[in-house]
Amino acid sequence: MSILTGKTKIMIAEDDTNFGLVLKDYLSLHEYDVHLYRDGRQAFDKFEKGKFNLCILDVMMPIMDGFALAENIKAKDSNVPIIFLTAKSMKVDMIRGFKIGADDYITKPFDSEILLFKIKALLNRSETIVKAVNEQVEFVIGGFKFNSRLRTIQGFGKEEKLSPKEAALLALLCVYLNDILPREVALRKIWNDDNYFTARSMDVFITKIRKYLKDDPNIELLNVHGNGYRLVVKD
Amino acid sequence: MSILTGKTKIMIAEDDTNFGLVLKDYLSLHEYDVHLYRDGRQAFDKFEKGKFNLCILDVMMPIMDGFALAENIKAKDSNVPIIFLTAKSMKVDMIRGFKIGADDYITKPFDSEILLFKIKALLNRSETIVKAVNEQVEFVIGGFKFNSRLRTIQGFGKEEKLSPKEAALLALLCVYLNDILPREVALRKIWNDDNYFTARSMDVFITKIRKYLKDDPNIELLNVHGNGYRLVVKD
DNA sequence: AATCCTGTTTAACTTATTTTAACCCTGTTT
DNA sequence: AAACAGGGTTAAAATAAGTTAAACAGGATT
Repeated sequence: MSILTGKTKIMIAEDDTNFGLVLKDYLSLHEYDVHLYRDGRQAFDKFEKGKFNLCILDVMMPIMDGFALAENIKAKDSNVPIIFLTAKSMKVDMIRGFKIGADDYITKPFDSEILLFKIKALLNRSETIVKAVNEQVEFVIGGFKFNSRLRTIQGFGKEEKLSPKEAALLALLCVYLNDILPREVALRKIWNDDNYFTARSMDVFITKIRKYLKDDPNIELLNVHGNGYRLVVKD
Repeated sequence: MSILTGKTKIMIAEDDTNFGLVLKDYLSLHEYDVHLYRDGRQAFDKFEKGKFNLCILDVMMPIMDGFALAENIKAKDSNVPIIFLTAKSMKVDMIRGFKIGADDYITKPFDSEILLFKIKALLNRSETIVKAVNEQVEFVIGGFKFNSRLRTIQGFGKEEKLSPKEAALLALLCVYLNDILPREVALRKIWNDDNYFTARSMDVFITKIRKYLKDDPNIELLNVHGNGYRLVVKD
């Protein structure tokens, strides 16, 4: 847990008061310190003061919509995980959210278990990323040991040095191990931008990382078409 | 270590009273003598009086920000370890902090375990550096024995004398053994400045140190591109 | 005054890193 | 199956960073 105050602090920005209160109560029951705001402007004012560990933002809100709010939040603290709530399951919306820096999205109405699961996964990821950057974190990837701080990978009788971007991307893949790392998330976090050129650049780095890992036949760095990459370790 | 309490004395400069108090309580629980100040001016006044072993400074504060405070503190006592707290994870900030003389930084929100870990590591390093300069400390580097005070290195049937800067740099590398000594930290501590020319000058000294150590094939003085140097001893 | 020691500066050179471009392949959609 | 967007791989270009030798300067030593 990344806070010193005990409970994990969650912000909900949702203009539908009914729905918002139900959500707030549900999450409060699961030991979260939940704060509900009715529009983007209000939510952003509060965000600047309180230290939130996670934000759940409705895409459609008056005054400042979820996308605009997310952009402002990411500008203040680019590490806070953000989950978008969207009524439509339209793919366009999800992609736009990811480009802005969303870490996940969920469509209304939703399964409350799934939301809890996503919250846990996101908080865990956010924590692992913080550790990977600050501490001496060693990721074990099949027969390799990868140190994200020293930017070294050793295994199969050799040790190699990784460049900063190579190391950052591999660390992200490790955080999402066996799960999909969405392209947009990686581009946002490492390149701070998501356009045609940074995307092609990322492809080049994927190839490089595949080369570093090629000695272990149990490791695969799979592409999920139109979505992202998945680092899979068989056992 | 404080003479009266026997405890290590830590200064926190943080304008967010809420966050500051929580942090203070948390560190107090871990046997530190913690003093909290709300702005840079107040913190600096107190620094001049009490002997602090470590300072944790928020970058963004009213009246005097963390960077300005750090500069004043370093001018008074260049050996006190400083940790910067920064909300943004922006690399620019970290680099600026290092250039001013930070020994480490941590981005908010952070894992409290990581902070404790960093405090311990820094206090340990700071102590070793003081000893290396004032006392007779012998560092063992592979097959060599290096005395930082006498500035001698012996091994493989010969003894050589090091110049003051050579010895200072090697001592720093020893303190950070197997870990990265960031360029900025070395430049700040030894050259008291960080610009293009002192950086090139440091590179020259790295070459000189490599020559002193070349007889032992288990010793490597590795560059970590864009970051610093790592003295690695294989065994 | 000549010499040595130390550290600084310069500059030519080498290597690392990232971006861009080219060309080809693979799923997806109509 | 044709058209197209997304992805894979490699090489080249562009930039950034690090290495090294050698010339230089200033103070200390002989």
